Amino acid sequence: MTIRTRFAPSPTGQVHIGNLRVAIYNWLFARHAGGKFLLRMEDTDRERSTPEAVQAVLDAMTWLGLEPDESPVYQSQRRQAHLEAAEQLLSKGLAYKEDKGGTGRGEAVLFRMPGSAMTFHDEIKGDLHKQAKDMKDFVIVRSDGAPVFHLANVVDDIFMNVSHVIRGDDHIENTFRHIALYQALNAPVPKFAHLPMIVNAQGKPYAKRDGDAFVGDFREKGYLSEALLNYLALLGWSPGEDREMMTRDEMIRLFTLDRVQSGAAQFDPKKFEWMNGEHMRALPKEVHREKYLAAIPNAGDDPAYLDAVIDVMQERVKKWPDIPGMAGFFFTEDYPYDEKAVTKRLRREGALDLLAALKEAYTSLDPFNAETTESALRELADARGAKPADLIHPVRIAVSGIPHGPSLFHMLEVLGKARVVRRIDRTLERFG
RNA sequence: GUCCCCAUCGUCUAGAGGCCUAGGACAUCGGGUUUUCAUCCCGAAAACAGGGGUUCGAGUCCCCUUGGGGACGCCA
Repeated sequence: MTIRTRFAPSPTGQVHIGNLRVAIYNWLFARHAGGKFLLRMEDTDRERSTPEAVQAVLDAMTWLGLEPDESPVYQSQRRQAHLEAAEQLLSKGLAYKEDKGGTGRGEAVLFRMPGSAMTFHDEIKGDLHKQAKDMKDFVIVRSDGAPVFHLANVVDDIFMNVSHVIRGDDHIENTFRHIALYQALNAPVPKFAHLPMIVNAQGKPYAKRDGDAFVGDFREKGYLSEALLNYLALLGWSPGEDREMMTRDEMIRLFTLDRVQSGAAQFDPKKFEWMNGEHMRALPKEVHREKYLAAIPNAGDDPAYLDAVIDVMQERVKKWPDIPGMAGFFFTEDYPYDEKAVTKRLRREGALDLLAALKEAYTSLDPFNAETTESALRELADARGAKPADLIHPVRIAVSGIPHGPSLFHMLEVLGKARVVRRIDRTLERFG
């Protein structure tokens, strides 16, 4: 049997991370099995399913690299097929017309449930049962002639030859209805796998209010798509052997439904942030280079200098938007001074005097590198009866403006003598 | 209310009856490095929801309780 899965979102403007995870699992499962991953827009809600909303889904898929193997199917264009299926059921007596509830709106088409208990095997949850008395007939075509979700969903899955329906477990109840529909339509019943939901800290479904609920939020904040993919895949699935950091190919190779968790999982922004940082540092230097070029106007002036900066910064940058704030000072003489750091380190008794002396020592220092800048600084501190820290902190603020960053002496080496001396000088003038 | 699903450290999880003195990761705390920290290294604390079975033996199987969640639309 050919494995075919599909992601069938209803385009509403933004892609929720819960839905994205459903897409990821469908994609991983299909890729692992060498099958096809398909996309279907359930865009029958004319109000919300705007072209922009559809585009948002497509963009999210592209960003994550979840490209479907066949062109997307648009449910809104399959209305005829849905209606024909309803006619077929009507003619076979498997459906009937009724003004349900006596609304006066006219007659809707209702599907007749078989009237016997049902059981199906869920690939994640195991055997699921439902008694006949707990299943009621349901509307498949509204009185205004519009097909209802259940009908459209099943008819389209049949049309697309979907072999495995992998979706959120809020669809478990629907599955009994859907299976009955497949059977009534004389179509092979696919396998089902119901994934648990992603919940917030309160155990409630992760919603917009919880923040960062949409794919776009992560993209805008400069996170890596491969990190989001990795993290979301791991939220409810584990390859075992304590593996966590994975490339997409590793995930594809390792993914199986039987290792998917059946309980809900909570999204942990802290762990995601950490994982993003890990992916960042694993990235080729070339990618960092491009981001610096895009984020900082004159980063490309001196390629060798840029590479040296990246060498000391790559392991510290956790996401792209960090670059200007964390490394901007390397590329401009007009970097801002952190107020608190200035107060604490430069406005101390004697700090500027020491700094002035250090400038003199550095001016004649040759060669100027991590080792020599360190020993020169220590010697000076010693000669002045000061602690190295009394000098280390002020220099850092003087040359970078901020109280944190790479190891000081490596940073000085990268900046080079000319910049360091000039910056100390200017700092002395400014705060002296 | 009815039906359904779920349940291992704070969080994500490993665990297919003896390999569990319950392992890893994030977070937390402590120590070290860097005399910066939003880096790195080391260490610690931290869980099988409760109760009954089954079994020589249960985190692992069964039942009940409790707790959480979902579904009960002419929404998707």
